[in-house]
Amino acid sequence: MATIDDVAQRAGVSKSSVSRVLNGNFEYMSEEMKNKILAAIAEMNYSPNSLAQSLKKKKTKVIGIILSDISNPFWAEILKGAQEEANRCGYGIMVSSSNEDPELERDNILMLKSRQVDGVIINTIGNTNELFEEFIAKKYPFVLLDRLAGDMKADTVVVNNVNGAKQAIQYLIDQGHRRIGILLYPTNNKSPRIERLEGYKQALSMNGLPIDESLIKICDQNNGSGIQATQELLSMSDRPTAIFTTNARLNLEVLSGAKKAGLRVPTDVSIFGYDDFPWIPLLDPPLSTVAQPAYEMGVKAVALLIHRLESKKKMKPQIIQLEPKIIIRASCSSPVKIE
Amino acid sequence: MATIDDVAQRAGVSKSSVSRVLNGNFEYMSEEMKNKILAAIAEMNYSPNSLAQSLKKKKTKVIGIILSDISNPFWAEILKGAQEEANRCGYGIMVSSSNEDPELERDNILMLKSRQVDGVIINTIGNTNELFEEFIAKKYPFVLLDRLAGDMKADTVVVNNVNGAKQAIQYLIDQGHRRIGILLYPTNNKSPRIERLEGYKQALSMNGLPIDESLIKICDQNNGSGIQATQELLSMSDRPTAIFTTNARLNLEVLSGAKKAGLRVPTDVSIFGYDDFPWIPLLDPPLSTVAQPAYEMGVKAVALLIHRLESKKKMKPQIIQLEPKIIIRASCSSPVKIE
DNA sequence: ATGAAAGCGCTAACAG
DNA sequence: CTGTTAGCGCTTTCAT
Repeated sequence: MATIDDVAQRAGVSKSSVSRVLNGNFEYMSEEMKNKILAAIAEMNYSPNSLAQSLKKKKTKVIGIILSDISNPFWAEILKGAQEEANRCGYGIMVSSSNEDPELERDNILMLKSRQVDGVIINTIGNTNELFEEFIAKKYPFVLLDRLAGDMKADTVVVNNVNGAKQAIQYLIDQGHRRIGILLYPTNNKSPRIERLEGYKQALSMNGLPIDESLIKICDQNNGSGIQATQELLSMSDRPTAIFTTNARLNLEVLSGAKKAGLRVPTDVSIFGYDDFPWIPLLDPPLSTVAQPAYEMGVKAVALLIHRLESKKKMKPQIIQLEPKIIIRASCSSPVKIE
Repeated sequence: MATIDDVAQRAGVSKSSVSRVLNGNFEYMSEEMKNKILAAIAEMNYSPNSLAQSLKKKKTKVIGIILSDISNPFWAEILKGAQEEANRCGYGIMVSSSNEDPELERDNILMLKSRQVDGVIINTIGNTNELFEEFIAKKYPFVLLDRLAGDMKADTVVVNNVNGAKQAIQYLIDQGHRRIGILLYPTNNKSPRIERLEGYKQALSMNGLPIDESLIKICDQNNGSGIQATQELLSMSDRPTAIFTTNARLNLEVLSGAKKAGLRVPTDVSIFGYDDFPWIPLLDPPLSTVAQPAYEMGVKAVALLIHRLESKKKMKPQIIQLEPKIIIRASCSSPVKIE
């Protein structure tokens, strides 16, 4: 690999001059020298070693991103947005996954730091707060994704989950539903879960409907317990006429559960899901869902981070909240009378 | 950030010694010194700057991966496998996406090179061959993913597409189908597409069935043309009783197409898809598919790359071929008589 | 067994 | 306008 010295030699100039053109500091440079250098660079097909540049400049122009599960389409879409925005801005992206494991999350953060990434984007599990506090203290730039980390004041990109749930429930209520079940994972301090439940409750209250705890099903996260929860809901004597699920996996499980319970969707029971993907319209039946702007979340997170990295003046922590929107499909209808 | 000098100073030794323990060269070091240094490292919470290490050692322990579309679940799953295997081996992963654009692919490769990644994994579009030839000549390590690059001899991880298609078609034939349609994207020199078509033809021939070109539908890649192709197939006077689709997007479109044609699956027409994901069993109806070992492909690709990177002796190019397997679900049945 | 010194490829004062 | 020089943080001979 050619180095800057090789180029300098070939062009018959000093390497400082080469460095200058590399960095666009032509201001006081003669046209002739500039062209000579440009020619040499082109001829040798030279491209600077960013390791050396980074070591010197103390920034790498790479940002790290830690996701709980890359293969989850929601996160994959976010990653795509992040990656494309980063590339647009001349940044590289290093990925790693935490698998919802706080240990791994920690290790990954440390690994990325030792690789000198300029900043980190992370959908934190929430148990690593001391680390983030430390980051804030040391002014190490990071942005939180999707989940608020307690009361910590930090750059964050989230979507308005209260609103997403509220809209969905309101729609069901407008259709005539009065008893609406909800499936969710243990809230475990995770803001999206808390907020979706909150939105559910708010919508009911706003419409003067009671909140019936027996309609709120907390499902175990590591097996198809959503199927069973659905069956339980649907076998109640005063069963709900609609079910709202709060994440992509539960979407699938609730459909299975309804099938197993021998009920047709939406004839016998309406279903409203969360998250939208290309195959959702192809489900049986096509599912109404709360669609989150995943790609945009990735873009915004990177943009925010880079803005912070490159802005001279210190900006105070910023929370960007994006709006979800509901998409109505065939899985919801007016309720049947249940005798 | 603490540097190696800080540690040396604190431990009261030279930085060479610190470097030795960092790299595990204790062999000739006194226990006492070793412990002193270890203590200092721990106290200062020191972690070496890998930029500097890399610059010196001339390897970064990061590998680049270029995928056509990160948000495609197939590639996302591969990425996950790659990422996890890399992390296990102490490597980092830089991702970028080519969006099937040869220009972008080129730029990304060059970008990754200038960032000094130790090697690259790529599902090439196939038009960048001179670049790869150059890599081979310069001994720059890379492994090709999913797609063979012409006749180039290079490390590659693929799945046996001929076999995947053959198994699917054989299954349909065993069910009694004689006229089987196939939906695919323009082959465009892409080995998986070519091979799946080949497998289709082979299975037919092996069973003494004719190859009817009118049953082979090449679909445009950038719109829902699979829907229309399906409708066309199904409106033929001697329409096929089964349709085989050759990728994940066409899976969805063929189902739509059948619905629009007013036919029930599998009662009126059987469907066999390609690629398997968690939501496939939840489609209407649950789809039989050829499942590819995506996660394993990612793992194998980085394992192969790292093996090449770290092995002393030169190994000749290796092609790893994984086997797909068919998964039978409700979308296929015996054909009805068509009058 | 340990330290001194050179240098990886680049940038950025500082001179001139 | 251009070149010289001193590092960035680390590894690695080479001495001792």
